[in-house]
Amino acid sequence: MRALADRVGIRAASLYKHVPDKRALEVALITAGFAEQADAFESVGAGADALDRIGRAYRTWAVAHPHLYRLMTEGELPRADLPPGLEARASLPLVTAVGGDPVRARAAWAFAHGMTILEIDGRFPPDADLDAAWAAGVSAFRGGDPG
Amino acid sequence: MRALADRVGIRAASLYKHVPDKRALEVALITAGFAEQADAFESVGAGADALDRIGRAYRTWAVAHPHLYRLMTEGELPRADLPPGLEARASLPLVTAVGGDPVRARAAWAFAHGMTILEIDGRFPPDADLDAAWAAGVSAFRGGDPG
DNA sequence: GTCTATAGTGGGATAGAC
DNA sequence: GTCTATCCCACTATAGAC
Repeated sequence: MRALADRVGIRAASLYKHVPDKRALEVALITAGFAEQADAFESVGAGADALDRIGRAYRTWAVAHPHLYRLMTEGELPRADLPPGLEARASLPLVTAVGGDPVRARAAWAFAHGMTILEIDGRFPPDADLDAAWAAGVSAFRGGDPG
Repeated sequence: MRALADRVGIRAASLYKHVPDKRALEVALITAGFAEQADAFESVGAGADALDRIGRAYRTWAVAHPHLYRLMTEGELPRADLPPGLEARASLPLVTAVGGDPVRARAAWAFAHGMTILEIDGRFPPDADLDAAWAAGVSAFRGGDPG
C-alpha cells in the first residue's frame, strides 16, 4: 500500500478513503486484468492457427504484466467478487480454439500457464529456446485427439 | 522460523545454531525435495507408458508435499547451491520418456507444472475432471512430433 | 545447544485534524 | 480527500547468559 501511495503521490493512509482494504484493491486489479486478457484473446479471431495466436497473445500479455499476471493466477481466485461471466469470457477463445472440449482446453491452459509462470520466475535454463517449447506445446494440443 | 521451531520443540533463536539463516534451510529442503523427486521418477522405469507413469508420479509427489513443491518451483532456483547434477538427474526420466528431445521435455514439464500448481492453488473449477485433463495432456505429448 | 530479551524492518490499517 | 501520528502485528536475526 505504501509503494502504491508513493507512485500515486499521496500517503498510504489516504488510499483507505478510496478503497476499503488491500484485498479490494487487488480484486479490482484482477478484474481489470481478466478484461484485458479477454480483449486480447478475442482479438485473435478464428481460423486454423487460432490456437497458435492465442498462445502468443497469452505469453505476450503475461510478460508485459508479470506482477498482475502473478496476482491473477496465484492463490484463491475471488470468483464471488468478480463480474459474472468475466472468467468464462476470458477462457472462451481457448475452448473454441481447441475444438470445444473443456478438458482439452484445461490441459492447454495448464501448459500455457506453466510456460508463462516458469518464464516469469526465471526458472528455465538461460539457453532454453522458449519459442520452440511454445511451438511444441501448441502443436501437441492442436493435433487430433488420440486419447 | 517460529513455526518450524514450534514444530521441533525449541525456540526460534535456537535454530540459528544449526543453520546460518532461513535461506540455507530452504536450500536444504529444496535439495531433499529434488532427490526425492528423482527417486520417484526413476522408479517408474522405461516402457511405452513411461510418460503416463511419470505424470502420475509427478502429480502424486507434489500433492503429497504441496508446500515443498511450491518452495521448489517458485522464485529463483539456487542452482549454485544445489549438488551438481541433481537437477539434471531429476529431469532425465522425463527427457527420456518424450524421446530425448529437450524442447519437447520442456513443454511437457510446463504442462505438468501448470496442472500441478493450479491444482495446489485450488484454481480449477470444483467440477473439473483433473484426471481427464492429465490424460489429455499426456496423450498430447506422447504422440509423434508433427511440428 | 538451549534459553530470554531485544533489535530492526516492514506492512496493513485506524484516529483525528484540516 | 489529504495529511500526521500511531498502533499493531509478523517476521528474521543477533546478543549474551547458562
